Amino acid sequence: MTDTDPSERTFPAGIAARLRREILTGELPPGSPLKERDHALRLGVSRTPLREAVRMLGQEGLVTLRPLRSPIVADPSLAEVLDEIAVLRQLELFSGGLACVNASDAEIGTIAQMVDRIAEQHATGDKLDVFDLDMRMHRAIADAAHNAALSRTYGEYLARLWRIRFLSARERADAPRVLADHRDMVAALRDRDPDRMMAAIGSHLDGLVRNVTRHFQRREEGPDQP
Amino acid sequence: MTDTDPSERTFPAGIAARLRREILTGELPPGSPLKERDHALRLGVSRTPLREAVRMLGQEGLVTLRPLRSPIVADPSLAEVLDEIAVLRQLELFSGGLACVNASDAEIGTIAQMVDRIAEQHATGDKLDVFDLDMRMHRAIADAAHNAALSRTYGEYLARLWRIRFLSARERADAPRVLADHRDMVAALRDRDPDRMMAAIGSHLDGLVRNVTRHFQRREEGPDQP
DNA sequence: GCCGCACGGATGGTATACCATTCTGGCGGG
DNA sequence: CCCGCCAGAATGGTATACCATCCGTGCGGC
Repeated sequence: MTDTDPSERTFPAGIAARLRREILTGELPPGSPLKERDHALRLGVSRTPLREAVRMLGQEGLVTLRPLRSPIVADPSLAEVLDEIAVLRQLELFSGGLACVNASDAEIGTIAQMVDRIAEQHATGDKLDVFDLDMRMHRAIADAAHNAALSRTYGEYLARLWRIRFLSARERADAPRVLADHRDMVAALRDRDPDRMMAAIGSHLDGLVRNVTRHFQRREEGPDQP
Repeated sequence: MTDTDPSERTFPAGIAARLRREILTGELPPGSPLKERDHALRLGVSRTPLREAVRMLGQEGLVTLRPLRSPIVADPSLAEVLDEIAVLRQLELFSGGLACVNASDAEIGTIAQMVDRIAEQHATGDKLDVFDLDMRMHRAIADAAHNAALSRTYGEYLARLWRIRFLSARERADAPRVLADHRDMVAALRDRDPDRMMAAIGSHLDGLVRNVTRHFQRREEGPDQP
């Protein structure tokens, strides 16, 4: 179903996935222009599907579209990111509360397994793998709320914040708290306890805000490097 | 250029606006296919910009995109609409609370004027005008929260729910409550009272849920009409 | 008489050619 | 020496031709 294989799959969305990855990993740094002809040639497709892919990324907020100008990789300010996190918080609190009511036992079991795997791999595994698994876990919680619109919008925000979350994750020395939050979430789901769920989510996002703020501060101090 | 174009200018978004209007007014009823060649010819543009416009409407949820098939005008179920309203409620509660803190006095004044005009025109004016003004007023409240991401996402949900809100608005004999909700919102903004604000918003959306549910029930009973 | 299959039209997807606007570099006047 | 302007290149926007896939229809076999 989900082609996490970004290599060569369906064109319009596949191209978008490939560009997305290049943006999120920093191969395409913020501010760099996405010239249609160049990238179309590079990726071996025509301008038409590439154009559509760029529009998708624009919708996701990863690139900034400008009329009659080259689209550029977005470079959001701290204030913009904090605004997005504030919305993400509302969506996640809502979905967490709903999930405590609507999630099936099987879904909770799946989420619990994900949490375990995250805890296991946190010491050993590849950072990026753990990060991806973490994101899928959060998405699974949103899905367990059984509200398609909510799940979709929440997913959009997660995607939009992917890069900054990844960058700021380097800073964190707070792995114990993160893992404790995860355990709390699973326990709250099992107990069908929305209050505890929301508390854990709140703690989780407070940590994210701290990390992101610190990340921007450090970037401010050490100004320039590509 | 050649074609009649009184209202909209820029092509890609302009075409989308035109199609959107045709969908929302019912000229393009739910389920009808949006064949690229036909509508491109009809609107006097090429397939390329029309295609992009259709993608925009797909993103908005007004049309359903199917791979290798004609896109069709979306026809959401009651459950889907209620899910979307649930998300809209969270976004609106959040923006209402924020607006009580962040709104400038000037913004509150503008919103108050809009509320007054809605109340005036409710008896006399054109239904569609009042409806449009109502939507702009709610959007103004969201803007007064001073969170760009929230404003954008809230706007998307308002747009997505435009048609069903309009259709179900016919049912309502609850104009007094709606207007009272509006007055409550303005009072809450002036008093910087988030609790009262959220209560008014809750009442407002409860009414919407009732109207929408009733609308679907009646549609169920009297099955067919184009 | 019914089911299956092949063929042709319809339709979305892609590639490419063309147009309009904008950016850039250099030249000339102040 | 600097500012402004003008031509040409670069680049996004649009139109169109071509291709792949799907769908309906009718013919033929069972």
